[in-house]
Amino acid sequence: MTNMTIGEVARRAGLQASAIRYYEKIGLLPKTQRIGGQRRYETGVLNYLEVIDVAKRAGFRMDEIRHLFHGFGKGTPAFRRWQTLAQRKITEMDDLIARAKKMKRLLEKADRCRCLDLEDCGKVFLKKR
Amino acid sequence: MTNMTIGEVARRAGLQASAIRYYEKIGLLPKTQRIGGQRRYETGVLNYLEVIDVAKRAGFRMDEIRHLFHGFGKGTPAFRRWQTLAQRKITEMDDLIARAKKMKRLLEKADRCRCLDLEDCGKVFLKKR
DNA sequence: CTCGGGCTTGAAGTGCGCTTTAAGTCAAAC
DNA sequence: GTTTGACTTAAAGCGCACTTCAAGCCCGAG
Repeated sequence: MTNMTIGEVARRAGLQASAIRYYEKIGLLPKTQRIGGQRRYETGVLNYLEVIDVAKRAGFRMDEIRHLFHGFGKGTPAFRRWQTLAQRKITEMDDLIARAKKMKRLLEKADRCRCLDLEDCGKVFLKKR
Repeated sequence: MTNMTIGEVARRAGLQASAIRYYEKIGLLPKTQRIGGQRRYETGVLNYLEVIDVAKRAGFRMDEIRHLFHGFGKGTPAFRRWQTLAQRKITEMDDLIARAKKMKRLLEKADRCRCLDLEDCGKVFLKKR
């Protein structure tokens, strides 16, 4: 379906129309054509919104996502910019995994301590390590 | 070093004292002993703060982290609660990975299109898919 | 004994990512 | 022609996770 209204796009993308207007406002979506003052979209915008959604879920902030599409370094193709950001996220993920393992060990220890609420957990964790 | 002041804990944990007070306020950290009205901490609090940090970085919200330590289901050991939350996060991650792959494909397509800024990206994505 | 630095509190402020509100436009249905 | 309902805008509001502020306390150095 082409020439969708904002409401239809919102319904299809599973988000609120206000979010789409917000994305346009902050420059994350290009200004689309208007018919009688109303926004009209082609189906491709759904791909675009999905990319935004995935990037968000991957932990990118809005300004990072904007950078992904039209950041500094105009000569750099979109894919290279994506690689740069993705690489940084991968590093963060590796770090997270290492720390998560430590977290798991600590929680297992807490479990062995039969630590059932924060007061008890506090006693365990607040003692010397 | 035992009986650390809040400033020392903050410095060691790499966060601000105000954050530690905030965590205590929302029940994420147990109320610790006071000397002359001032908070004093044992080194174990650093482990505790690291667990909180990792959980945050894994995408848990504060109320989820609180639940992790002293949530409903008092009889459930900490480790079981952790497993429940972790399992949910893993599901989210799997979903994210699938969507991220799709994102990558779309961005590769955009790259092949020599799409250099948002206006161009918009044209690519806004056309029929 | 006074000064300085780090601590205390509650309350207000901040930035992000939207959502809600208020007032109005537009086009199709009746 | 009026009503209906989805749309428009700018501006204000919201929830989260803190940070900053204002006013004051405590304690060791000089």
